[in-house]
Amino acid sequence: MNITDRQQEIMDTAIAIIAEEGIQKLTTKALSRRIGISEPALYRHFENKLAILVAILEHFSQWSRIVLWEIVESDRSPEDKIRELFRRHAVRFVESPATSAVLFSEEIFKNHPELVQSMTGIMSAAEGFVRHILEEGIAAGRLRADVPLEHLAMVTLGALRLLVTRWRLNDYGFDLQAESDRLAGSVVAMVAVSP
Amino acid sequence: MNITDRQQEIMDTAIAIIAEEGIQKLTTKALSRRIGISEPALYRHFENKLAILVAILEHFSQWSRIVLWEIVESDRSPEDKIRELFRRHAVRFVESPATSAVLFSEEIFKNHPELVQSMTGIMSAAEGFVRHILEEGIAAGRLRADVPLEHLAMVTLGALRLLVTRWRLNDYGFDLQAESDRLAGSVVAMVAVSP
DNA sequence: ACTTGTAGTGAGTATTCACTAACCAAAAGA
DNA sequence: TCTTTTGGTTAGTGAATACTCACTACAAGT
Repeated sequence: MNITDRQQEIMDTAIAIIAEEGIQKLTTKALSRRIGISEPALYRHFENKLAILVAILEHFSQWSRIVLWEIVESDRSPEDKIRELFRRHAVRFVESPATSAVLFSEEIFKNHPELVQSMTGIMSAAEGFVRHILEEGIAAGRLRADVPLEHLAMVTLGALRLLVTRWRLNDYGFDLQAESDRLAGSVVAMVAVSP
Repeated sequence: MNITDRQQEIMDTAIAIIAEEGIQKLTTKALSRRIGISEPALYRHFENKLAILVAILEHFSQWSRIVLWEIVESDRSPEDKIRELFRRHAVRFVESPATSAVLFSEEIFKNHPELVQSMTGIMSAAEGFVRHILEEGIAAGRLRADVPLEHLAMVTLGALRLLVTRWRLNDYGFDLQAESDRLAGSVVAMVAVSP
């Protein structure tokens, strides 16, 4: 079941609408109009509206898994892996700001349990990878062992999420990549053992 | 313009609906039905639906200001103030879980700029108070000065937000107060100067 | 006693929602 | 060449949406 060009176009447009106007404005009318086709034409490519959202989340889920896997498997130091985690996310969000509106705001899918599950799946996968990185760092004696692993992960991911959320609420109005690098440095400093 | 009992009931019910079913299910029909009055009766107490949401945010804004002010003004140590910040929020959310769904998910109001502004106002007020606490701690030499103040604030608030978000997505299924206390301890450890 | 304000009602309104039926042109396969 | 598949159209559907209308029971003032 490969994704056709038209399906990708529909997904991209849907993401753009969510990012710019919120999920409530994602209607079949708005979506078809923006693409330049009729409403029924959408149903030639997706069974229903929910299927579009499911496809979008599946798409993000795959991206997330690939990126995190690459970072974990690389032969960087744990500290560098954390910095890379921030960097890769920032690059992606700057390339496609709409992405951040979907990936970091689980609320928007609240109405359908199917989507909530998909979203929590993405979140806990990310958590798992980050824990893995941190565990490695603790074992190597480079990251602090005086606070629970889960809290290291929560601080790391919480900071990244909050920065991105701010960026979005700020209408993408500052240099996310630069800010993300700076924040990553600080997070690493706080997560590492004191020198 | 004091809030009447009925207005408060409408606001509380609206918050409950948002928490349980998401903002999309907050309809005049669902709201009136749950209270046990007719739809038109709502309009005896609020001009329109938007006015209900505005009143809710105003309510949160006041609570937030009062709590943060009390913490800042108390004569605790900076570390204790941070712990207190976590504790007070946890207490509030446990008392009224619905609260967290509104206070920590700015996305849900995206459709109306008026509400977004109100929300960002609440957020940046909180940020300001937390910065104040941290600044105090740095000046006293108790909190680390090797990372920028704004990053200390981002890590602190980001961790708190993420914990609460998890709790909510987890259907309020763990002891937030206990977890929040534990997390606060770790955050303080990471934000404080190494002993 | 009479007037007025409050808080409610049932029955609508126009509009929007996701989605369907029926049809059509053109490309692809046989 | 004939038939099927693909991707599109116009014109609808019933249900849901926020909100209004005309009306009423009733309590409070004066």
